[in-house]
Amino acid sequence: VHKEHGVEMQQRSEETRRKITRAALQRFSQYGYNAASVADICADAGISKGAFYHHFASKQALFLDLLEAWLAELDVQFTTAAHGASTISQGMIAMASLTGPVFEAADGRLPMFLEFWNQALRDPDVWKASIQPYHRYQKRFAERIEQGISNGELQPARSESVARALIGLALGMLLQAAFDPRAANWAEETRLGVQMIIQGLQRRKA
Amino acid sequence: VHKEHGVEMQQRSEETRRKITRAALQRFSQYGYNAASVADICADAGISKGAFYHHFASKQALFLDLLEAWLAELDVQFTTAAHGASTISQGMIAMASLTGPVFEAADGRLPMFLEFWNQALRDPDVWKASIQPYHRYQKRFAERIEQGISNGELQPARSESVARALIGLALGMLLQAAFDPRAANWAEETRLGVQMIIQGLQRRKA
Amino acid sequence: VHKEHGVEMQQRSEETRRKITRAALQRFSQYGYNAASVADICADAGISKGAFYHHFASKQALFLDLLEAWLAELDVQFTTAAHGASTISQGMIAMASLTGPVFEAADGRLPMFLEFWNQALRDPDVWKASIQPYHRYQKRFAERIEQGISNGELQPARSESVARALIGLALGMLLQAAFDPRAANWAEETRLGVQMIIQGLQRRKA
Amino acid sequence: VHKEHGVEMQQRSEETRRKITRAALQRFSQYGYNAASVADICADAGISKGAFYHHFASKQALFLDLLEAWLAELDVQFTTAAHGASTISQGMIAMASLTGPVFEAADGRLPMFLEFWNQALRDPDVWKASIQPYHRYQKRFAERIEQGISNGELQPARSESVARALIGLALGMLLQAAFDPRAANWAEETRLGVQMIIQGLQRRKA
DNA sequence: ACTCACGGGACACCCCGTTATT
DNA sequence: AATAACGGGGTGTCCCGTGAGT
Repeated sequence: VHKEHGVEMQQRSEETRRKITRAALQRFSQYGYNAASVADICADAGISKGAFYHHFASKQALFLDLLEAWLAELDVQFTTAAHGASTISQGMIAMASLTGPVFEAADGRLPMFLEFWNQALRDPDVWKASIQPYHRYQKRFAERIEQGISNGELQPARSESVARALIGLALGMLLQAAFDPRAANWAEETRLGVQMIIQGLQRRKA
Repeated sequence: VHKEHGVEMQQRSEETRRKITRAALQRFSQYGYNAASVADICADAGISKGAFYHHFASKQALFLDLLEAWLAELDVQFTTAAHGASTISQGMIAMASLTGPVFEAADGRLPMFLEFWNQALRDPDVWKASIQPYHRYQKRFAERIEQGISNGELQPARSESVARALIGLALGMLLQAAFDPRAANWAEETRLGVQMIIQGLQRRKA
Repeated sequence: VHKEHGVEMQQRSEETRRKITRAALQRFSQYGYNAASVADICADAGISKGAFYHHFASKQALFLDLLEAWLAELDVQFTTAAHGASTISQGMIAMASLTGPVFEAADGRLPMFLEFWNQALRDPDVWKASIQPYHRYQKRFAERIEQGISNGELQPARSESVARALIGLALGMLLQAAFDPRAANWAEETRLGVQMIIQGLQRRKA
Repeated sequence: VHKEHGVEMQQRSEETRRKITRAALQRFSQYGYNAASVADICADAGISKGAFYHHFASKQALFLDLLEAWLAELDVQFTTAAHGASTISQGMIAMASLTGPVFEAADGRLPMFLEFWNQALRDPDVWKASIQPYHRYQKRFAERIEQGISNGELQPARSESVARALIGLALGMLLQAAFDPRAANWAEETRLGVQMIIQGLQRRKA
């Protein structure tokens, strides 16, 4: 889309884009996708509607952009967290700790996560963009569990079910954290929860 | 609210009300709170807007009505499920099985549940109506865990954290089920997940 | 409209009617004709909409009823005020004092008077109901002036113009009183104003 | 408000604005504030609702704009009329003649004036915008009277009361003119009325 | 005489996206 | 790359009046 018009133009353009995404993230999480109006986002970003539609084809396109950025970021975090864990169990717990940064981001990323989920249920495009990464994560978890089972660390179990339970636990903790952030130290509680499940699966050393 | 003005009138009125709530449930689930318009709900219900606003003060009031009905129904199910379990562990698993009916209602109650959650994040009234039952359930679960610990069935643990984990797991499974209903037998998987956690807490018989 | 169903029925009916008119007067003057809804009036009166439409054919009919009652009351006051004045001048001033009760009615009759006027400008029915009494008053005033001129009390002048000026003054004082009630003692000021005009017309005793 | 974005755009914008105000003036006068719908005004002006709300924040804002423009226009007329009068008395009468243009604008500005007044009674914003100019005029009139008294042209009198009477007379004549435009030459009659009051106050040359 | 339930039709306001312009 | 002006199409809410029923 961007032709060469000098570096400063590009910088200006990207700066504008960033202003939009920042404002949109804020608005979407605070008011939800539908209630957050393009006009409001533009006002927050300090730009005009024309500028908005110069950078994004539609409101939905912007939302998808945010979603993809979020998923990409998530990917990076997961792959870096997978390394450097001596045992499978500790690896799982380390991954669970990843929810930490999400919980800690006090600027309201939690509602945005829920908004992503909610839109995914209704908007086929959003769903398509989400289902793939979701399956990927599930598969990775299952593979890890499989390893744990085959190396004797864990009891035999249906690895996919365990993966779904672990992911479910993490999601459920996010849900609760979004709903009542100050009721508990949700990052810590999530770690504990994962530990419980792993513990239930660990071989009991006679 | 109703004075005596004929049984037929009352019946008609209540049926209209039911038609509205049914249509609203459908619309809210499918399109979300904001995108579901009052006009559409009325059209679905086959009534006029005048009738709608005769029964409900606002769209939000209708939504709250739906939420409260859902919570009340949930309450009944939980209390009936608590009875008739020989051990604490089995009691917990029985409660987990309660998610079954929720999952099975394939007509799209799952998205509605998410919609409830999503609104609770932004609408103070919805939040207030939700936080109380939530805390009640959490407390009940914690008490059960406590009993299990004191009668030696379970290992010592912070009962509240365990309750949060169990609830989190259930919620997370609901989330996944809403997102990808046919990927697994979610009711069964939820039961398994709860079992894992309980297992991790059970005393190992040396 | 009312058949004989016993005296107590009639009493009840009239009581309801009174409740309606009272509430309507209040609502119309506070919010204006259009903004005062039939539902609100009914709520204020503590009756149902059905009862309302049993007594009045329409909202407009009720308004006309109020207007006519007001005009009738005005008529009574004017005719009683005309008597018992020794000179024409003093008669005029006595009539000016009639605005007193109107000003003093602190319950907000002033805005209602303006509402009458405003509706008269747009609604032909209201206009027709108003123009006749208006012309009658104007004629009476003019006749009085005429008498004053012919008996030498006043200078020669076009009696109709004087009548219009006197009425205009009274109306203008009402307008100001409605706009800024506490800025002055409007009843007294009106009397003074009429006095000024009369004074300007009185023969100067050389 | 407008940054530089072409003269043609500005011209187009301002013309649209004018089209709106013109249509609104017409509609408000003819049907009253409440009964004049934004949709009708837009249709009359030949623009879309989007354009309307681009120029005016709300229907009320438009009304206030109209009011302020009217008051500003009035101000100009009054200040220009004050000059060039040899005596106080003649100055007052000259000012009274100012009602002339108001009366003559037969396109229905009179009802609009009443509409202004009516709204001022209920809408605090309109009231605030009106009370200040009203007080200003009253003060100016009173000062003039004061001058007339101190230079011996007029009899001693409470200048404020006289001012209120003069304003009242003018307002009352407007009211009558709005109600029954063809019953008299209201501009002329107003002049006569003011003359009567002034006459009543003039020193009688023994 | 009075009630409740309801229909049909606005109403003010807002929202997403486009266009003319620079 | 960015602006202001604008179009077309809803949105929730309200409102006047009717009719079945007691």
